[in-house]
Amino acid sequence: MVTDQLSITFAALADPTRRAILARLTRGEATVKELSAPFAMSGPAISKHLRVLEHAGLISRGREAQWRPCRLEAEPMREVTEFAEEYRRFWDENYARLDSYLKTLQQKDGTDDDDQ
Amino acid sequence: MVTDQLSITFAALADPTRRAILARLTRGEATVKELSAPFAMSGPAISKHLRVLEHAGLISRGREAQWRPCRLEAEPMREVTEFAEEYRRFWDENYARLDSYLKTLQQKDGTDDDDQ
DNA sequence: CAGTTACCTCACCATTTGGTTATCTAACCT
DNA sequence: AGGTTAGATAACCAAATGGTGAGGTAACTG
Repeated sequence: MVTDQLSITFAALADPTRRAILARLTRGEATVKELSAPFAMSGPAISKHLRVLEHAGLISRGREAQWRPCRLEAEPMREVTEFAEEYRRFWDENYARLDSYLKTLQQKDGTDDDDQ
Repeated sequence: MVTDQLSITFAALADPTRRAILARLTRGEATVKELSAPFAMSGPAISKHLRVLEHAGLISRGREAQWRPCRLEAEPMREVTEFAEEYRRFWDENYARLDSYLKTLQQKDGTDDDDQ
């Protein structure tokens, strides 16, 4: 079993049901019932998907009476973006121009992130 | 089995060996032998990883005498980035500012991409 | 208290994944 | 032709994944 965070995140995202759940959560918190509604799938199946997402840090779960509301935690998405950005110059013909935009932004932010 | 492109791409990226192979290919083409060198893994194992990457469209393979040089095809990374970008406002406190930068860039490029 | 709702865990099953060794082809080199 | 090298394929195996149904728990509702 793979243990590094990025692998866990990618594996969690490699499923249309889980991505649909995340997409739903961009519109706000939701209960497990609400999340499972769009899918022809049993409760335990959804429960497993949610556990995968939670383990990947992509969602967190609260507790409110008999409901366990799910909330989006998109922080791992930042790592995904950072990873993919390393390959931007291999697919973006306008890389140089965008790169300069990002560099400008980074300088303003004071974030240090050198390219390779 | 999941069939959609994004799932295939994410699944391909959910393995450290395959990501290391991609990282190696950013430094240029390489043969299967060269790619397998850093790993304590049999040839067929590497061959399988390469097939996964090829199936995901992340690499392509040429033919040069007895070598089958692998080349990076990072186009699917664009889809990964586009996917993750949808979640930027959930993790980037500077989202509004960067968003305006990207919108400016998109206008110049003439690309249409509405946010949700 | 009894019943219902929301959700989880358990046990199970089929398929996929990631690795192995053994074998095969194709191309190069004497 | 014979040997070596690069690489793919086949058969196999263990473990992980994605689903199921059965059953349990916690909280609300009558």
